Amino acid sequence: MTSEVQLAMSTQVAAHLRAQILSGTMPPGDRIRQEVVAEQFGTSRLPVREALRMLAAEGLVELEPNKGARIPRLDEHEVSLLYTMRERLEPLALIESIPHLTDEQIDELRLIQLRIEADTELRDFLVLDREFHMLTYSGCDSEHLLGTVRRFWNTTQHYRRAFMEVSGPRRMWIVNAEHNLILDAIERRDAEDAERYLAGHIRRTRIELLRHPEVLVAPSTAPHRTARSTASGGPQPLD
Amino acid sequence: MTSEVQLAMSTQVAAHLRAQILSGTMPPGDRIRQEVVAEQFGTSRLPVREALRMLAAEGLVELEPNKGARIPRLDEHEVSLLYTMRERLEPLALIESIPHLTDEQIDELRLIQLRIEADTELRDFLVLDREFHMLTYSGCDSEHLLGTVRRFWNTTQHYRRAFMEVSGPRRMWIVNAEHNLILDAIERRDAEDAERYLAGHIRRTRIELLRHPEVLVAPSTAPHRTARSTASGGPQPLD
DNA sequence: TGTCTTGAAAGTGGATCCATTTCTTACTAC
DNA sequence: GTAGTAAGAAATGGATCCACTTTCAAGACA
Repeated sequence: MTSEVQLAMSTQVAAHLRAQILSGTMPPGDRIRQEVVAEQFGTSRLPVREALRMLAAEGLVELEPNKGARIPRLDEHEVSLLYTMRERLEPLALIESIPHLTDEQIDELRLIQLRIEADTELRDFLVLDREFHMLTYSGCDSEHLLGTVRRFWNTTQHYRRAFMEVSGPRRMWIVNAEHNLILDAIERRDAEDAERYLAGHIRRTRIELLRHPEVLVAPSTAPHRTARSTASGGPQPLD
Repeated sequence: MTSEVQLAMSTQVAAHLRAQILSGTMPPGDRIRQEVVAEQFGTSRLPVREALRMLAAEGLVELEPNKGARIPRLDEHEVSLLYTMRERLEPLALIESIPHLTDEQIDELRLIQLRIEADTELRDFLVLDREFHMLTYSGCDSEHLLGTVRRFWNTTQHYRRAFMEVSGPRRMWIVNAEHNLILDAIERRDAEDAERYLAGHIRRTRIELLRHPEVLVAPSTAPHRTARSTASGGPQPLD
């Protein structure tokens, strides 16, 4: 009698699609057809429909009546605005979180940052960077705030990747420096300082991003491209 | 051949439930059973399930696997934090909106404010107040920002009502004064000023709300109360 | 008398089948 | 040769039926 919770099928499907979208396997503009996904999982289309609703709630797909789901494509202004929204909300999440962070969590933060500095793989960086920030917010006990922050990260994920691909290692150095500033402030439990550094970090990222308009134009070659079958045949949760 | 768009059933069900929740007919803590709602609409449970997913995305209900849907109940800290989130995001929506507002929209804003000042019905106030603020944001063309703002309003709606019920007419005067400050700034197209007044308006509302802890405790008498049938038998979109 | 167990009832999750809408393509008329 | 139209294909939306989980209450046993 294991303590495994029997996850609903729709939740599993959602997790798989979420991983694919966040990992970039399915870029913005791609259409998601219920039947194709259902076949991949060997289920009916019903859990797929529910999964798509979940993802729509997280801002990962957009649904249009009688037209199905597709991965939203953002223009330059929308991406910039999303970063501005992050700049206003994430410092709040950090303020809420810091008093409740355990010493162990701060130790792990330091560990993650060391791994970021040691590793140079782009894919690892994207995952670790997200882990780092989310862990700094993990002391925040408001699901509304955390959910909103997560949604912002989700919707901008593809553009983060594209941005990191075009910006050189210099960008990585800057991020590391800024992470360390935030981390030091957290270790001192100095919420005010941490807030300032975080807001600056997001703000500078946004400004830097706007200097690379090539990542902000249509990322998918063919418009209305359809995602047929993906490389992996089964679910492999990433997030 | 009318130009009526045939709305999906799930959308209609969602609109009806949304109206009921926002109007207070179904208070926080109430459980929503798929079968009951399906009967009311003469449909199967399937569109109800999809409607519940939509509402969950808007923060109006919370879903637990194998346990169904219920209207979330917020504690004092959560409500306070939601107001703080509003204080940070809504001024941004206003800044984005003001340059795109038409003169006609500003005229209508003035009209709504006059109606608020003329009317004394609580129910009307809640509707008009929401209309006022949403109209000030209507120039903002980002669905992400608008959607987030709407979600915050939705989740706090019940506590807004409870708060207005206990606070006297003095509270209304203050709101009117603050609305007029915001409105004047908008008419001057002074985004900076409008932002300041709006942030102050939300901040003061939060502080005032925290002075009435009686509206923040469990609003529904019996825990796990079930909403059987409601007064109205059919859909009557409010929002 | 209190607690644990068991079984029935209620309710949600999923599969299959059918209806309706939308998109595509081929054909016709100008 | 081009544009408009209609028919067929493809994909989504909904209804009904079945399976599994949760819950609650009644009864048995310590």
